[in-house]
Amino acid sequence: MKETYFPQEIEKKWQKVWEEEGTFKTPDESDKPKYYALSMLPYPSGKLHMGHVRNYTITDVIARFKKMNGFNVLHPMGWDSFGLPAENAAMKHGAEPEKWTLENIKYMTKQLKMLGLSYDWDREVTTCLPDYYKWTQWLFLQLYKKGLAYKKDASVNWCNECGTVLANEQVIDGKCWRCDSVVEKKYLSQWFFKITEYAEELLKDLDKLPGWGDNVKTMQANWIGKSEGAIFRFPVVDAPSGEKMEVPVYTTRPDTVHGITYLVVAPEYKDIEALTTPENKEAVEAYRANARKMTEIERLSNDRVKTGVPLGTHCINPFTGEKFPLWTADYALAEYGTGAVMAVPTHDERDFDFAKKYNLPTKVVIVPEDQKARWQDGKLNTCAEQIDAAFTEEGILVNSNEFDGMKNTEAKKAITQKAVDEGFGEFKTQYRLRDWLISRQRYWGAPIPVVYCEKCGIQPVPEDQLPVLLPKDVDFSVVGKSPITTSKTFAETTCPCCGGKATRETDTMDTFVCSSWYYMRYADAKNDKMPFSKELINHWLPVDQYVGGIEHAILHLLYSRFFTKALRDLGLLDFDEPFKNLLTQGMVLKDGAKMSKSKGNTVDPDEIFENYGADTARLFILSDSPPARDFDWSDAGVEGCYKFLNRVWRLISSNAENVDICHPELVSGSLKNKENDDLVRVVHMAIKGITNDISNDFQFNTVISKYRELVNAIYDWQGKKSDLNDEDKAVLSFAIVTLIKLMSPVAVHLCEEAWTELGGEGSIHAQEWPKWDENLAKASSITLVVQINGKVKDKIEADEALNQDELKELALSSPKIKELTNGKTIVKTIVVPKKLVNIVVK
RNA sequence: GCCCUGGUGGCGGAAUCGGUAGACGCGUCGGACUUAAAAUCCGGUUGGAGUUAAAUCCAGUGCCAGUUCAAGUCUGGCCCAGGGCACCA
Repeated sequence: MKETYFPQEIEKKWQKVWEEEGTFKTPDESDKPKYYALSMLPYPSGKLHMGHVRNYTITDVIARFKKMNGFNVLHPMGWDSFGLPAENAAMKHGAEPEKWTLENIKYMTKQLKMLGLSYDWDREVTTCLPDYYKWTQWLFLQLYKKGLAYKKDASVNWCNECGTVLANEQVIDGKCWRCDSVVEKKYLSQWFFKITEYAEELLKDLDKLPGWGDNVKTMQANWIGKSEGAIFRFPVVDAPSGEKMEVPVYTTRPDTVHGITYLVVAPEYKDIEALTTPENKEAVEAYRANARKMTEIERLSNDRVKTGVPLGTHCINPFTGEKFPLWTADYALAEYGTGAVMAVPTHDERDFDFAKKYNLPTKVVIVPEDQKARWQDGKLNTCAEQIDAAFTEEGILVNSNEFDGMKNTEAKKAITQKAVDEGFGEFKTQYRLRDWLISRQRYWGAPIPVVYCEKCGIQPVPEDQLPVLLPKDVDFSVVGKSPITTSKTFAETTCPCCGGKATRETDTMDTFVCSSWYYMRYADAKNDKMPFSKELINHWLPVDQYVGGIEHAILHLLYSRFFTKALRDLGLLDFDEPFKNLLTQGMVLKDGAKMSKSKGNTVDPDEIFENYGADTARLFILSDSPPARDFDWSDAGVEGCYKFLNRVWRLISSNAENVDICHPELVSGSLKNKENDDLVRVVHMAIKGITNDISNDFQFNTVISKYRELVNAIYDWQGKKSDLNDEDKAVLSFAIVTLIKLMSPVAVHLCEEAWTELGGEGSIHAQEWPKWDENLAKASSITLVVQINGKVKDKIEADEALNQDELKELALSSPKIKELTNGKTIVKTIVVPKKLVNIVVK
């Protein structure tokens, strides 16, 4: 074995061997239990960044650990390869999106191989290739048939910079998730997936995911935004047309219904024109026009003063018979609830602000419970003028007819029930989640497989005509419309129904559609009859461990959960949730800031591979922080890991002649006569500690500190031996062989090289994970801690066989303790077996 | 405003059940080897007091209380940082 560690040399060598021998291929059939380890698939942007390196290393170590522990592990990789950057590159450099994308994939594949990742490349999935997007289109058609994909006219988010609409999930603080420019509203006809149909299940099933972090689950729950309340319908008494009209409102506070003093509809409310009197028309129109001009950001701005104008018409409160005016104000949102709000200024802060500004009347209907007696005695003045803020806490109803004196929490139900009984309302559960807008006015995506026929309307493309291929004859330099519309061959087609002239849909699908099912395709990547067979998908899924960034907490993870449930209902699979366990890894930082090109604090993985090797990169990226936390990259840290691997290498190379891998004692796992050798115990402790740390939330940072402890212990042990006898050699063999097995999931190349050089058979990555002996995984003696009044005063080496009385005796006999307790009364003595004695004195 | 996560040395971070706070590493200081440097090896490194040096003592896990023989860990109340949601009725 060479004396010096040359990572670049051995890494190349082993990567070639693994590829040639198919070391990491996963058979579908195996007598071992399955385990599916998955990293979020990358967008082929050009080069790997450190975030990728961290993500894939974590998953790779998990996959290898599980494999050594007897699982048949599925560990695939693919490319989320549709998307706007490819089109932008096409415009900028004149390269075809496809060419640009496939070249990037080629380069990044090379990088992934250099990292020594244990992928089964036979299952590679590339979402922009027809053999994949054919099935994305096929799944669209299934959803369409089931009524889960539909087209509608709607107010949608439009990004001018990207030239396309966006889903709600892709608008962050009123800005485009990709380019950060301000999003506008447009009224367009677009394709949607009916994710709202699954709102309740998506929320409820979060409880079925104990393997997901609370942060992600709460983010999804917030996004779904369930609220329970009531719909009340208020008759309009003076509609200008003379028609009988009513305005329905959604409220979560039916208990405050007797306190309504006015009603607000959104500027975009559908019936607003019919509810406006001729005298108010001009002002209302002006207000609505102004509201249209405002961006989402302006409109939702927190400190904006509320504004509105009256419509001139009135409603009746069916609970009280009171008449109150209708207003329009932009603090009512057209898209939520019914687009109309009942205003109770005394018990809602927004209504309070508005009423104050426009001098609208107020009426108190809830008082704090401790005021109940005063109110009953007629001593409590519930005059609204005395109120200087809305009372939004719980309390007792007043001024509410037969509901007076009732707790407001109970009144919610009782009042709604009355509305139900009398026919002007019902119980209603409302969600914030909107349907998923999947149309994109871009070229580089999977074409939506429908055609439009003047006679037959919307017609799905027949399944046997899939895939609808992207046209090649397009001009990427066009501005203001999708490049796909410049194709002379694409749009023109015939109707599958009547055979007449028809046009194709020119919009493509959101890339998130492609990535909502890719992890299913890995189970059966080469299937050309179906997206996947039911048998294989039910065998491999759900994913046992999913690893990726927190930025997908809502987007990708919510869409994938929806897809799984929808495909289950289509009978394509038999499980409810796609990802059993989710690890959201932290960001990779440099100098305390996220690595970014604009800040100039990026580190190129290629340089690290070249200068230190992949094993150092893998070791370092796992070493300093637990996976879920942010990781601060430091050059000194890399250097430290490289030195450590050198230290490991020297340990092995300098002992190569002493280490016998096939020592029968080692094979049987026991070392006769050597059970009390300290090093043997240290090794057992290391196996136990490392196994537990990986099993328990993948705490790789402590795993690596335990590697270091073990290496330090072997050096120390050697330093104390001048000459090794046969028994010593057996101990050393045991220690070194165990060390490289324990390290093999992380330092994949170094350990493979060492294993082979030491005479091991086959690949170290096919070996069994070491087992520990509980009796040996502890020190041979214990350190008894002696406390007085809970403070440590002495430490005594003791035999672990001592019983409680003997330990107490031992503690009290310590000269130091004797001195400290001298002249004091011992009140109590607590003995913790094998650990500690606490003497309580006065 | 609501929700989630976190707060431990100069830094990253350790610490099954409440039982030795600071594992392991980075940095740094000192030493060995060397003509010298690199590499390597050994030792110190929470703060304060103390000592030639040690021994030793005191304080200490965001803050304030509490439970306990014993609290980084449990309970209650705060403060701060990061993230999510938000005129959602």
